[in-house]
Amino acid sequence: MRLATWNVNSLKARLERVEEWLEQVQPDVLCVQETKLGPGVFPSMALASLGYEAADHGEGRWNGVAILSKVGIEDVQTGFGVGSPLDDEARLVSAVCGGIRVFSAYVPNGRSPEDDHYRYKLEWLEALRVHLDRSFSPADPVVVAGDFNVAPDDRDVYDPAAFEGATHVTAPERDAVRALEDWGMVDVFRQHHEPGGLFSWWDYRAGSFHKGKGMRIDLVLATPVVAERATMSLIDRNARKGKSPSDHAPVIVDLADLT
DNA sequence: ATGGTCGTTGCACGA
Repeated sequence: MRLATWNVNSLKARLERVEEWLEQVQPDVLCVQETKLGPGVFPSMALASLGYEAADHGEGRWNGVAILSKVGIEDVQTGFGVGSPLDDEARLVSAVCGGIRVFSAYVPNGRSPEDDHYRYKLEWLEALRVHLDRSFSPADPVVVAGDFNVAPDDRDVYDPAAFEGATHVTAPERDAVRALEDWGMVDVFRQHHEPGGLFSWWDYRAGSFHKGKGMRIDLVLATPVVAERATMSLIDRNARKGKSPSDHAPVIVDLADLT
């Protein structure tokens, strides 16, 4: 089973690139973030013609998450599901795909450590941890994949000195991701690659991509029963090249079939 | 060279 996550920065603007990528890479499951699509405009038909069923949780101009699957998509759930104001924005959707509870997550950006949005980001990550803890055991097959807007390690940014005091690298943000790992989640990409120089996001500005100025902020977190099935993972930086790319590249994980 | 580019129910703001 091939599972991937990709912040597409508008599924409307990116549909052609996404279709082309799906045909080439053939993931069984794709977690999508920043669809930026409101209700009723999700390109279900176009994706169905490529063999994908979809779970769409969008709100309009901003945010929006989705899951595409060729291996079934059952028991779709949106948000934290407890009437929390943290569900006001469309940032979380999950479904059971091929026997795994798969979440597509778009963690708030945070903007800057002084901004209210930064507090919102930390609250959102804590709500995610609580939601996992209340809903699952670390022994269950669970994946949380998405744009975490956190670089877990200094070596996950091109120049730690350039990020002094900036969001995405502060201790509270990293602690919030580590709390998910302490609960039982494994950073699957990190299983296969030593830290350093491998990024999933590059600013559109200033030729950052060509200068290698990126960050690894898109993660596939999996419970051990899933993570131990992972045979390969990579960041498809080719998808960041060419005409009208997203500013994020997809992260791909291959899972061995259950025997 | 201290910015630079994208996206959007855009003409300002979020990333």
